[in-house]
Amino acid sequence: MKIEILTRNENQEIQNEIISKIRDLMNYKNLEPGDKLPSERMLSEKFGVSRSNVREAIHKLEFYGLLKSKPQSGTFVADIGQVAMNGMIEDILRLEDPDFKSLVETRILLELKTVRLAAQRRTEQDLIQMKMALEAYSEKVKAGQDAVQEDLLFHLAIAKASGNSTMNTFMLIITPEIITKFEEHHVCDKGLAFTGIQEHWDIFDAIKAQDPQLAKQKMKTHFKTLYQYCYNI
Amino acid sequence: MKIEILTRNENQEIQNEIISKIRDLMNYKNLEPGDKLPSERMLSEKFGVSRSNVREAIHKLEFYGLLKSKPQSGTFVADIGQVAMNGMIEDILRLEDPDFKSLVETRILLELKTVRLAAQRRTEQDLIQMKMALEAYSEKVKAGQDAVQEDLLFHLAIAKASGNSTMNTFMLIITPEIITKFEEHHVCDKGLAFTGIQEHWDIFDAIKAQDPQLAKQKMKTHFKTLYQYCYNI
DNA sequence: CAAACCAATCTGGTTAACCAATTTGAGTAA
DNA sequence: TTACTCAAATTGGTTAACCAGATTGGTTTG
Repeated sequence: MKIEILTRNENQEIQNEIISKIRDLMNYKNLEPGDKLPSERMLSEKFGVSRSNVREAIHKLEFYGLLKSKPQSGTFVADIGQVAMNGMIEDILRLEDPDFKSLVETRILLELKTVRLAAQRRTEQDLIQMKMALEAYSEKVKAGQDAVQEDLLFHLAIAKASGNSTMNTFMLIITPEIITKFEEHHVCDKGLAFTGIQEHWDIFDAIKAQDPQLAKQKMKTHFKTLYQYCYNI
Repeated sequence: MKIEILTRNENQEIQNEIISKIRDLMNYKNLEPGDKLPSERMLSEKFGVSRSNVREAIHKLEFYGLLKSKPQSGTFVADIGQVAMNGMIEDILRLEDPDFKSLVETRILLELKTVRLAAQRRTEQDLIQMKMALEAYSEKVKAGQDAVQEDLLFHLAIAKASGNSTMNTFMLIITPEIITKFEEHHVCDKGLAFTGIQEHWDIFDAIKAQDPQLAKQKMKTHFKTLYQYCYNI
C-alpha cells in the first residue's frame, strides 16, 4: 500500500496469495453475504501458512470493507454480492504502488474541490486554523527557511474546512508521500516560496469571502506555478 | 451489535491514546526525520500497554507514511519535519468515520475525473474489460434482477482504465461502503436500472471514441438520474 | 411440548516466548 | 592511530500457548 522495501514485498506476495486463496474458498463454498468464514486457525492450517499471515490478509480485506471480524464469534462476508466480491478482490490483488504522477494528479483534483467546498462551508474556527498555518508558513519563508511542512499543513487545513471527511482522509494519505517526493527532488528550494506566500493569502481571502469560484481559480494559479517545476521529475 | 461497536471504539480509543503518546515522546525527545523510535518492547513497557497494541498503532502511522519499520533494526521517523508530523497526527486522531454524503460527493468527484482520463488513456484491453462488465450488467437488468454489483464493477473498470493508480485505490476504498448504503436504502430497485443501461453504454461509447468531454458529460447525466433518489437519505 | 438453562466447545484477541537478521563496540592486527 | 573482526546484544517479525466471551446443542424444568 505504501512504498515498500524488498523484504516487505515478499510479505506482500504471500499475503496476496492468501487473499486469492480466500477468494477461491468463498467461491468454492458458495459463501454468500453474511456467511461465516472458516476460523483463522483452520485457514492457516488449510493454506499451510501461519495464523498471523491469515490475520493480516483478513485485516486487509477488512480495510476494503469485504470482510468483518467479530470478536469471539468469527469473520463474516460483507453485504456485497459474490460478483462484486470477486471483482474487487481481483482489483486489490492487482493494485500497484502509486507513482508520483498519479499522486500529484489526484492531489490537484482533490484540492480544487476541497478549496471550493471550504469556501462554502468554512466556519470561523476553520478560518482561525488556516490563518495560523499560513502565518507559520510566511514566517518561515521570510526567514529563508524551508517551509514545505507548513505549506502542506495549510492545505490540510483547507481539506478539514471542506467538511468532507472522505476527502480529508484521502489528503492525509497522499500528503506524506508528496512531501517526501518533493524534498527528494528539491522542488521547493528554488525560490518559488516567496511567490507562494501571496498565492496562499489569495486562496485564504477567497475562502474567507466565501467565493468558491475565485478560490478554485487561485488554487489553480498556485498549482500552475508549483508544478511547472515538476514536469521533469 | 451495539457491543461490537463499543468494543471496537474502545480499541480505537486506546490506539489513539498510544498514537498521541508516541507523538508526545517524539516531541519530548526532539526526534527528527530519520531518527529511531524506542523499541516496541520499550514503548509497551513505558506506556503500560501490550506490545501488540503498540505494533498496531505503529502500523497505522506507517500506513499514513509517518513511520517506517525496518525488520531487525528499528522503527524510524519519516522524512517529514516535526511540524508536519504534529499536524498530521493531530488530524489522524480527529479523523471521523465518513458519512454517506461525503462518500457520494467524493465518488462523483473521482468518477468525473477517471472517466475523462479513461477516455484519454484507455487501451484495447481496457475496452474489452469494460464491455464485459457492461454486458453482464445489461443481462442482469433485463432479467429483472438486482445489478448493483455489476454496475459498480463497470465503474471500477473505468477507474482502472484511467491509468491513475491512486484514484483506482480510492475508488476501491469507497466502493463497498457505497454498495452497502445503497442496498440499505434500496436506491436501486426503483426502476431506474433500465434507463441506466443506455446511460452506461453512452459512457462506454464516449470512452471508446476517446472523447473526454463527452464522457464526462454522460457520466454527469448518469449521476443526475442516480442521485435524485438519494437526496432524502 | 416448549422455553429456559448450562456447560462443553469454538472463536478472535492477547500475551509471552522464540527466531533470524542487523547493530554495535570491544578487541585485535596492521 | 586506523581499519577490520566477530560475537554479544538488540531489533522487528513469527510462532504458539492462553484468555474471555460468544455460540451451541443437549438437558432440565415449568
